Amino acid sequence: MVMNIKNSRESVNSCSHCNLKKVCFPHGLSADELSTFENSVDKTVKIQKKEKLFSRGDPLTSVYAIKAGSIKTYLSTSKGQSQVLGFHMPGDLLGFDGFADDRHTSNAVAMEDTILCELPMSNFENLCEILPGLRKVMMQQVGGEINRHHSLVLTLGQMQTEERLATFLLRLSCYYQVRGFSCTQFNLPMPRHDLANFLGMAPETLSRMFAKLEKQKVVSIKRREVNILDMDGLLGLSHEICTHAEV
Amino acid sequence: MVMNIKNSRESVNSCSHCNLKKVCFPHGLSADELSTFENSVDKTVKIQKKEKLFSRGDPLTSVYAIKAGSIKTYLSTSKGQSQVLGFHMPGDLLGFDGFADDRHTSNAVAMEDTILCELPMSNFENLCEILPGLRKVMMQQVGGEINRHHSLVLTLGQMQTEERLATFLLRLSCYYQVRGFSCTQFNLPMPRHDLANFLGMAPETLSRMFAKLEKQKVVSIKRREVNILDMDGLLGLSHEICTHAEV
DNA sequence: TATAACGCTTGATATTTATCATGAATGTTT
DNA sequence: AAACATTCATGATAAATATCAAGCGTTATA
Repeated sequence: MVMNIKNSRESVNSCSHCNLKKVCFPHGLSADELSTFENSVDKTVKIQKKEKLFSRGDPLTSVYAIKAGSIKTYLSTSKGQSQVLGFHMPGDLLGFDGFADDRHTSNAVAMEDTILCELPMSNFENLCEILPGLRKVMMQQVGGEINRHHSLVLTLGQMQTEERLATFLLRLSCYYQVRGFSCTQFNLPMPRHDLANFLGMAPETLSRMFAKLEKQKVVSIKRREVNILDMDGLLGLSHEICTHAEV
Repeated sequence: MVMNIKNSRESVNSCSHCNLKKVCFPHGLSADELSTFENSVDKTVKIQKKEKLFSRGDPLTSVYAIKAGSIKTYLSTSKGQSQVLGFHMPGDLLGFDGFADDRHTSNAVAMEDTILCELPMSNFENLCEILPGLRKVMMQQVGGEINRHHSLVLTLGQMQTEERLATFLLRLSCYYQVRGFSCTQFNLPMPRHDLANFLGMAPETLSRMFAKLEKQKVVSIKRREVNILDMDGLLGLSHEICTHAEV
């Protein structure tokens, strides 16, 4: 729950002029629907680096869309371990983890200063009743999240560490490409520690796998700067989902 | 897509008299809503053991609720590997994997002869418009699926093999308890091979972990018959989500 | 500028888990 | 009942990865 003094809320520029409309809520809403919709997304939330957007147990008050910055979601165990569930960037939606019983089950923290558009749940239910397009968009977004989880489970359950990293880099590359950025040169938005946790390996192992990819001249890495030198080589290291096959 | 000659469809007994109404769609619908709803779930689908309900790439035609039997969902990779995504039992809903772009992204196969209630997507959209309770139930169900995925990611990403198995047994125990069965004695609905794959380990390792749990006198296993001898001991081996903590 | 703290890398070693190989128990077909 | 295929368990070994330890840049702080 956002209660921090550092937060600020202010009125938002319209969705129809947002440069993220192709990947965010507006995608799939008609012009009429969109004007109804954007009147309900009347606030933005700003949070600073390391500040939490919500924590496990907080009541679900809103669904958020990231406008700028990045958010890490994670789970904590009673042993003090944690598992990063995802790194979320502009255009991504947050809050579905609270749908089951109106409380968040995961934690969300800003990886850098971040701006989010807030859709309060009180408006949400009403909007779903009157906007068929929003129901459709919600199903697509939720389905997308489920598919990403499936993919992550496959990665963690079946792949070795090198392949996990290759797969991650390819996904990130795609992610940037869809948003109009270079798919071969980009910055990792997270430190090694978080990425290793997300990929289910020790930070030292991640380091070694980066070194291995560099030695193969598939990518070059300098701190957080990634440069994909051989896309086909990288694809060859990853064996993501089969388009045709049976079990 | 269900096209097999072995399938049969027939009219379904009403949801209001179904013994699964507490865990399935009806949970959350008012009496009025339920009568509208059950007119749209007008068919059951029967599939035999090892028969597929849908495959990756199939158009999303329906959402299914399992009435009897059990279904395994899984992903396949281009290397011929597969990853089991879940074992689904009576009261569970199937088909959310197709929400993102109206095509299934995973595969679903019957682990035994199975009966499902079918809700065609053509009815679904309309029902969502007129039944607020259904929208709420859908959100809860989808949220539940997302939370289960989070939990699975934590299991695969952070836990060692013994803890993965302990956690799985506890979840299964809960599952049966909610449905009115014994939480200490039950049968595993899946072979070792599938369970090992689901838990991201080799079948031999799973076997050894069962043996380890038996030696600790925490559970006894005979083929597929599980008997939890020491629930607290089992809980002690699993460190699922923390109710209080920070990262 | 010095110093500390952090993020990252690399080497040596220990641990965990996979793989390979075998055999027992159970279930199925003839 | 015999022959066969499945399923599962267990031992021996190999491979992958975690852990421990040290060191090196970079960034932050005094």
